[in-house]
Amino acid sequence: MISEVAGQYDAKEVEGRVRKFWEDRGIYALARTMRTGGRKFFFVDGPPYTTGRIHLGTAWNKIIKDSILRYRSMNGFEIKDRAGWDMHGLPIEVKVEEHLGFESKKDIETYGVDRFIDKCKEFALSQKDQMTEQFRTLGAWLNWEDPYMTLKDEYLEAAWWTLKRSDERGLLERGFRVVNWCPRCETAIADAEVEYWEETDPSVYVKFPIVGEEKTFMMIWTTTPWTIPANVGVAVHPDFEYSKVRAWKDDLDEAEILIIASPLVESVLREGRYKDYEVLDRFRGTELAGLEYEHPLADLIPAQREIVHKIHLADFVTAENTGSVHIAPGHGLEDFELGVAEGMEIFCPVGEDGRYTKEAGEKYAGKYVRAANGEVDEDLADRGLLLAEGEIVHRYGHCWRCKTPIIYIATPQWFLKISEIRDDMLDEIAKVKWYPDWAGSARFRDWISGARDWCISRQRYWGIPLPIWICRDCGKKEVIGSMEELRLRSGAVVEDLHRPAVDLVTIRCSCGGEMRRVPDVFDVWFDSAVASWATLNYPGDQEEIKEWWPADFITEGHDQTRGWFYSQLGASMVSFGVAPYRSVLMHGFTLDDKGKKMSKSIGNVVSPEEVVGKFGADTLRLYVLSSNAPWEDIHFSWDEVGNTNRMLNILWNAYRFPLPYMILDGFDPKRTTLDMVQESLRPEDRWILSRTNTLAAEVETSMGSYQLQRATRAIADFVLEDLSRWYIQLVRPRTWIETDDPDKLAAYATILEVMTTLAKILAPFAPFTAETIYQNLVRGTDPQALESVHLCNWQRPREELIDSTLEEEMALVREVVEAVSNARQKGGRKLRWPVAEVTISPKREIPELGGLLSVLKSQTNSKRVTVAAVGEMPEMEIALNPVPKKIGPAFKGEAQKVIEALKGADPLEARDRLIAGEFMLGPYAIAPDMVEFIEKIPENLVAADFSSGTVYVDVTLTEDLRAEGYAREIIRRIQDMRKEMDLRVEEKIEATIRLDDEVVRGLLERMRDHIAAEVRAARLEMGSDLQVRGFLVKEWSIEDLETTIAISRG
RNA sequence: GGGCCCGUAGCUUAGCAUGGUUGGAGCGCACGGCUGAUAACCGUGAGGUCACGCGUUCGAAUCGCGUCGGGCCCA
Repeated sequence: MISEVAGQYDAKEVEGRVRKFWEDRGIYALARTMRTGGRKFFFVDGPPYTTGRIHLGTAWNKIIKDSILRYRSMNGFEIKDRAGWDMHGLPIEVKVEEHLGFESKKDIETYGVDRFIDKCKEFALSQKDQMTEQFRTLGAWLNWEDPYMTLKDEYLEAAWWTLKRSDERGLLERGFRVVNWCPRCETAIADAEVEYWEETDPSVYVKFPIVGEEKTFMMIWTTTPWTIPANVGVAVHPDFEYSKVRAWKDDLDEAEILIIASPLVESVLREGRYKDYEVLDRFRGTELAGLEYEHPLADLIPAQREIVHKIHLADFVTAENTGSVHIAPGHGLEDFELGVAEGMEIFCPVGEDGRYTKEAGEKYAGKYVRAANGEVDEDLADRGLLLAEGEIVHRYGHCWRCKTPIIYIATPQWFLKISEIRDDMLDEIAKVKWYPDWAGSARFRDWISGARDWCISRQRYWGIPLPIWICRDCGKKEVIGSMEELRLRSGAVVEDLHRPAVDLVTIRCSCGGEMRRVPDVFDVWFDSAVASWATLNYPGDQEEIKEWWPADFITEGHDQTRGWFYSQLGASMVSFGVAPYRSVLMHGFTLDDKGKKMSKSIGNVVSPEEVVGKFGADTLRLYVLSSNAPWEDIHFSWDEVGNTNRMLNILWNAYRFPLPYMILDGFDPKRTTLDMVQESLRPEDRWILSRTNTLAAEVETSMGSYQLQRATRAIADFVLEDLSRWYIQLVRPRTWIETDDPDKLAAYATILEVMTTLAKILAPFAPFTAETIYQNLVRGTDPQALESVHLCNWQRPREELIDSTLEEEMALVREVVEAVSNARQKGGRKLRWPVAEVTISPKREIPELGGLLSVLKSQTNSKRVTVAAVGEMPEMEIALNPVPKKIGPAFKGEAQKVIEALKGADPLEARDRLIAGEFMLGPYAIAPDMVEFIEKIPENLVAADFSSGTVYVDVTLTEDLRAEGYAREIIRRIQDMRKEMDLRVEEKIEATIRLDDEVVRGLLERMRDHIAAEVRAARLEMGSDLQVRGFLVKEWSIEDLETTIAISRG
């Protein structure tokens, strides 16, 4: 049985009930297993980091995934969709450190690495559980029961295997490199982990004394004075022009000779507050190469006294500041590369904790570098080598987790040689299908083109240990690919591959020495990078990968261009040599209504829970899906969320409206199928069926290119425009028919077919609402039907039901109805009052409306609808206008009389005469140019335009029309009173109407039976001086007429 | 500083790949209608320098170049 649905759309109730149903009945698992054998669709979930709370962007991400997977599933695909969790790395270490009140790595060592690791694991797992629940609330169907987790041993093995493969292919390398370094976390961090924002730093101009030339200096500029102790060289651009200038302040004898790029001389001297200068020489940068200078702080730093400092050439030098760059190969990426190329010493007197080492000299040793900026400045000033100091606000990199400004230091690290396989990567991404196209062809391509070797080692604890063992005696390296391999090589059985247990495992080297694991762990980006095979339990399981890999589809936000899109590609290229995914949908970010990033500090963050709490998950889902193309950023708007909710509410009302009637009539869709009522279908029934199937086709097309916004907007338009505003209005009177009329049954069967199809179309996007409708309308009437709408096949558009001509005709009808209602408003005739005639006067060919004339009549409340031929209009009235400009010169003094006479003339006759060629008005001969004829719409007609013409509405009131109009006024008011009394639809009443106007009473008398029937009155009394008594008595004014109505239960 | 994307009514947006009759919607606002979906629903109206500038063209929201603003990524 179909159940009645009382009340408004209550998302919380609907969604809670549906979720329980899915869980109790294991619908998700059923949906997956029933598609076994279908075409395979391998989806890899980009694992969210286990932060504990999801935000709007994460919610959007999972909603996109869920909608696409539900759609795929309904289309018969066998889906692999393990949810994933990214659980290692610094963020969790930092959280646990905070929780334990730690400040440095030493605290962790003291506390015990094993206990620390346990805490991290525990923390990550609890965060995962919280987030799972939040995702489930959104209706996101992924395999939550058996997710892949980066902290599992199988997962660690996948990473190990990958590294072993890259080593076998010669792509793993140990290198001494300058890396981004977080001095707080005491670890290298990836480029992807550096966050840039504005920072105030010193801006200093320093004089480097040239060897053997008195008072002559090379000018450099830097924002990091702390790197000056590590200075080894200066770079100039080979093509720039440099000037040697003599500059002085007050005293010419105090003059100094400075070398500065020519265009920058004046600005540098201004910084140094010089009064005047003269140019001594000009030369190209190339001529400076090889020039020697003294380190400005050589007296403080013994090590610097051993180093020869020279000027070098480099293309990266820009014509800014002094046009010369101070080079500290131990503290800059370009510096390092230039240093290696030019054979400079890589001097790095800074330790992992960000403090100077003894190498920096006694004065600096032990000091934190960024805090030492001021001291370096002072020391330079003391030696007369500081030309100017100031401050600059610029973008500077920070550790993305602890927000500490990063430094660059040279350390030994492990690298994947991405630069060697860059071209292969570019070839591979060209084979991937990108949505939108530019995500791959422009954005990702650009990123790959600039990709450097990937530093995969981190000096931390909570991560996948690097499976690299090194012999202490001969230095030989061995990469272990699995737990089993480790056992075979070492004889040790390790319970958990994490640190610290794995650190204790030693291997016997072929040289007889002992091999120990390097203490590093993997960069956490490497974890998720191996997801596409780790989720298939490869290499532990060798079969799954053959069946599924590579991924058919992944989708993440555009920040993942440098993140997961890249890390996966890199890991896959070094191990398999091909891209790990076939298609990628890049989605946008959720911004606030102003288009600004949501951030806690601005306080403009909207959480998914907040939206779900107010409006429900289906509203949130439809909102994020329909608001933009997926690849554009969403400007979150509560107004639009409210709108989306309203649409669902209207859908809900449309869905529940016919139910009481169907129930009352005991309608059984199995006994009265659409096929059986074929003959009784009205044109509007065929129309809504056609529209429904056209909708299915539109959704299919849009989903083909992941245009989720088009799919969901088409659905919303259908619900609002076609279903609610039109079909429901048309079908209403038919549901009130009391007998077993075929017309009514046809309407029921149509509604049921439409709603059932709509539930299936809606299922991928608003799964809760769709399920609710399906359960009631389909399962409620057919217990044999599939248990859930999400088990159904996608509703392919039924071509035989699509009638595009009919759709065009109906579109025209709707336009005409709108125009008529416009005209009625102009003519002051409200819809409740019938009109005698509507004339459609098209200006171009319009579709035949034969079958839809009845719709037109009922919706315009008119007695007759006529369609005129193209260009034909109702007969117009003609008015005649004299033209004084012509009459004046012709008749002079008589002109006024002529004009008067013309005004009194019959326009029609005048026109006929003029056409005939002679028009005498008394004694006056009127020429054609003396008058003009104006066509006027007759008084009784009101006109309004529609796109292909004009409609004319005859608003003349006849007695019959007035009778009907008043009757409808009375009926409406009695209905209103019935409602007020809360009467059931089928209950009878007794009514008394007191009405003084005799004429109107006479009119109403003629409609007595009609009125009584409409309001279900067993007894209806009308008169002028009646005793008006009843359960409910109300006074009304209809137009300018006062009346009192009383009703009681009959 | 560089790459990519975006910028249309107060707000959210369609249209832009293939330039062509007065640039469509929804929300909000004003006025009106409907009243057996009713703490709903519908119509009409006002509201637009299509971010700005230059160019290509008979014709530009649409194509090109530049500027400004927003986003992501990089330096």
